Amino acid sequence: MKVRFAPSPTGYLHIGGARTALFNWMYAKSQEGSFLLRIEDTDLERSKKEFLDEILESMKWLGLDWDELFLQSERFDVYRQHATKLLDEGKAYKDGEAVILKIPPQQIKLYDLIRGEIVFDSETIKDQVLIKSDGSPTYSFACVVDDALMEITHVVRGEDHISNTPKQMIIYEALGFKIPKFAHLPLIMGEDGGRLSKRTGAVAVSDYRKMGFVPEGIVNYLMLLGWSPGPNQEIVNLEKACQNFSIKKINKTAAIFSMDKLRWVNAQHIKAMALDRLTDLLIPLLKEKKYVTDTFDRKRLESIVSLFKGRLSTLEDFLDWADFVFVDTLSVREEDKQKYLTQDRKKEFMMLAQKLEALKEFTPQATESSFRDVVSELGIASSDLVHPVRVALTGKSVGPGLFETMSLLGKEKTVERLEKAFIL
RNA sequence: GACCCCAUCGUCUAGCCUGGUCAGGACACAAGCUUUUCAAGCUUGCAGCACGGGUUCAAAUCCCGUUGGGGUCGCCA
Repeated sequence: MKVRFAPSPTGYLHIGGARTALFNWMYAKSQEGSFLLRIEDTDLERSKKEFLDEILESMKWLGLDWDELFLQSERFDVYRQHATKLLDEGKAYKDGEAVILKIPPQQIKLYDLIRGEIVFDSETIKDQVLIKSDGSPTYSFACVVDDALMEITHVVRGEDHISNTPKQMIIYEALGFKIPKFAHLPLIMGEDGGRLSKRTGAVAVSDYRKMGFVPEGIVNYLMLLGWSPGPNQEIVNLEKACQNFSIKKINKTAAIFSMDKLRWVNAQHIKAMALDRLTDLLIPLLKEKKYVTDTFDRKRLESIVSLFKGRLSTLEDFLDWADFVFVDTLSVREEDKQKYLTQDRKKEFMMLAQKLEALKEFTPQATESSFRDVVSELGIASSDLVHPVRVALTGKSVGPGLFETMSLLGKEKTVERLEKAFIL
């Protein structure tokens, strides 16, 4: 059993394309078959190296490795040979330099693995161009020749190809090739119910990567569109999904892409991720932001990551929430400044700073106990001090527990930020 | 327009093939708990078989139609 994913490098790897690739890949794994990647770059004008690189890169990033890789641009002679054969047999004719296949009137029956029998009448199908005037093959022709020669047993592709299928089946027959099994996947639509487009959200896998989604999150979310790992099961890894995979279980209805749910699925995977791996994923982003240099304290970084791990939907969130640990000057939102730092708390802050300064161990327990002392000595409610202190330390009115935050920041920075809070 | 595909909560889905379980779960939303805040987590709630005909003792499930949505009609892929 052998399947393939055949993207065209005229654009980045589309999120819908990624789902098609994923289903093919899972199918191959579940059947112990092979998965090949075929680059359909027959359109010399629009195919770009940069897109090819991005597609390969995104596939690898998602964890969808392939057993074989082909480029159609390197196989033009193969297509021409087969076109010549059809010409010799009188099944095709020439129009200028172009080779065109005659479509005899007939009824074509397609048995789709997902949809069952679909019947077409070839009266509505025009004669098909096989080789264009410039000598390059058309999509359908190259696709059929390759699928046959590469011994693809199952063609699993998007529903938008249904009406191509009868045309291609005629080509298979003309060439005397065995027709593979077909399965047409439901499409993924944008939040507005229309085509997934840049207008309704990101479309390229690399865009989602930039937004801070992790591969296991994207893959898990994508497989939920048109398929289910099992009753009451949603968060699964690829391996588990492959065990349960069956083409029969793919449904026929187009699915609407939900950013909300993607974020939730992504968050589940971040939560479940080993601290070590999460840290590894975060490091490049931190370096890019200049939050860390090449020589950073890994142990310390891991403890920062661990404090935020349970609250992240994306990697990007970490950069937003934890920035105060990495920068020297805090940017406090005007709104928070107004709300928490307008009333002069200098006396309270200095008192707290002094108490903290005296601490031998700067653990969350120790800072909390100092804090409680200050609050009870002053006879104020702890929340009267908690919020202003958090803003002073982190520049934000929300965040993880205050005492964990202090401990993470360290004595020096904590005291310094408290002392400086009302100087301006 | 022609041809083709599709139809379960707002969204993703289980159930459909092999009619008979209060139509189950998840996201989102709402409320509560927890709490130094916000998240997270936990609990509860809201909400659906598009419509109309059949077939049947019995239909989300099988059949037909209507409506609605989507796809394709390139010497693009």
